[in-house]
Formats: sequence, C-alpha cells, structure tokens
Amino acid sequence: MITQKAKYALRALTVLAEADDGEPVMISDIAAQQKIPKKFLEQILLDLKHQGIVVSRRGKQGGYLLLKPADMITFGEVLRIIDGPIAPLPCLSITAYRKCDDCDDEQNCEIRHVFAKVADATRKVLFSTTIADAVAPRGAEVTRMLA
Amino acid sequence: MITQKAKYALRALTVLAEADDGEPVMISDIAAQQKIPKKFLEQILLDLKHQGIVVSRRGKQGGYLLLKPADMITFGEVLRIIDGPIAPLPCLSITAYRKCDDCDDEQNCEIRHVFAKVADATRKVLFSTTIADAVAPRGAEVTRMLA
DNA sequence: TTAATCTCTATTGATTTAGTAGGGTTACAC
DNA sequence: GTGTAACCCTACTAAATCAATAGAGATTAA
Repeated sequence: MITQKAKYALRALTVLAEADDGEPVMISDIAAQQKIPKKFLEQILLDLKHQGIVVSRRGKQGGYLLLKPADMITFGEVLRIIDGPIAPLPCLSITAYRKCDDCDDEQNCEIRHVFAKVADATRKVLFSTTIADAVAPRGAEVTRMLA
Repeated sequence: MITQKAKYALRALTVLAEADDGEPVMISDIAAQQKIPKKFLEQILLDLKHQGIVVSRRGKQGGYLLLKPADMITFGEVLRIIDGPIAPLPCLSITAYRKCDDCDDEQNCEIRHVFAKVADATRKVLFSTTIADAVAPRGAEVTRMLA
C-alpha cells in the first residue's frame, strides 16, 4: 500500500498541472479542493520543492507551481520522494540499495529473483506514467494510440 | 517493501518444499537453516497452517509439511496471508476492498487508474510464481521454455 | 506597514513491525 | 503410562512509521 501522504502528493500535483501556466496555486486552495489537511500538505509540498518537483512564491499572491512540465513528472519519482524506495526488497532498490540482513548469497536468493520481476513490472508502469496522464481526460490514451 | 515476516514465510516454505515427501520438518530446523528467530517462525507457520498452506504433526517426531504441492502455492497467496492486500490502494484490493476516505468518484480517480495497472502487473508476477519455481535450480525457466 | 503566504522544526497519538515470553496441549518412545 | 520433545496459543513490548497538529519565523504584495 502506498501511504496517504503519497496519495496527497499526487493529487496536489494534478491540481498544479491543471492550473493556468505561471499562475501559482495557494496551499489552502489545493487543500480545500482535494480535502487534504492543510498543515500536512504544507510539509508535502515542501518536500516536493526540496526535490525539485515544484517551486513556490512566498508572500501575498504566493503559492506553488510545477517546476517541470506535467508530462515530465512521473508517478515513480514522486513516490520515491514521499514513500521511499519502489523496490519490494532493500536489495532490489536502485536508489537505496541495502543487503538483506538474513541473506548471504544474493545472486542465488530465491526470493530476490521473484521480486526482481515485481520491481521491474512496477517500475515500468510508474515511470512511464506522468502527472499529465493523470489529468488527461479519460480515453486520451486511446486517442494517442490512434494518432 | 514486503515485511520481514513475509520473507521468512516464503523462505520457510522453500525449506518444506525441498524436504522429502511426507517427512515433517521441525520448526527449529527451519529456523536454524534460514536464520529465522524460532518463536517468530512458530507464529508464521501457525498462520500458514490456519490458512491451509501447510499442515503440522504434533509431539515427538513432529514438524511441518506442505499441504499442497509446491507448484500449487503461489507467492501471491502467501503474501496475502502474511502481509495483507497486494493492491497499492485499498480501493483496488480484491480481497479487502475499501473505499478511499478522501475519494468520492472512484471511477474517475486519476490516481486509482494508474495504480490499477501497477496492481495488475504485480499480481501477474506474484500469482504465476510458485514455491516450486523458487526452489528450482537457476536456468530451469530457460530449460522449460526450450522443452 | 500589515496581512497573507510560504518555511521550518518539534511534538503527538495511533498503528504496525519484529520480535519475546510463557505457558498449554499432544503424541511418540521407552 | 509417563516423560519429554514437539507444536499451539495468547499476551506483551520496544522501536519505527504514519498521519497529522502546533507554532513560531521569513518573505512579499498591496
């Protein structure tokens, strides 16, 4: 299960993706629109800012904007920032590799072998889907395939 | 990430799969062989027993055996028993569906749509891989494909 | 200059994780 | 028929994580 926090982050980004270009959206507007506790959302957006996903403007008329175009922000990178490694085992993580405590011969680990496939399949989906895909009207994928 | 408990469960089952047919394996042997805390393993095997994956014999000369052949026990069903739902969102779980608190129109949820693909891809791997696959010598898959 | 807005750190209660503890029950071996 | 080696079951606990809340600080437009 992904965390509530990650869900909030993705929803918040879809709001920013749908905003007019260059127009910052206030935290409180995002929070209201997506039913996210405002103070919690503040932390989330701050994380996303520190990791280069969004930018902010302070003071009156301030708010948040996407730093990159929505079709350049993948679900995978957002999940990594908020929830940590995508991989189901530490020894399969690309960004946070760690040997399993109870495993000595990693190459021959029966478990690892199977979960490597799971990780690949998951990554394939998460890194090929962007925030733009999420906000696209349903049926857009078909449209694109026909184009 | 899957839990340590699930990893232990899968490893324990591979031990049972490699045991001689009809020969029970003692908890302490499994624990020693796979470096699993014995008392913790007791609980795990008990769960697996209650869910019809293994059977036990009590008393002296007792131990555990697989209830079904190893190639009929999938990673998916073991994970469900130990870690709960496979799905990354409660609203995508087959066995434990629950509406997301913050979501009213499930059909049009942008997030759900993406994670449905993740769930499908994950299930495809987890329910097509069995304990028998895990214990099979490396290269067996290729062998099978050439056969 | 003031009010609206983001920034940052700390704290908290609930839940989950990864075990430990400690009896109880069963059945083989002698 | 008794001892003891095995599984059975429930409860407990320490640490980590999750989902927030709290509150003071910094910045900027009006």
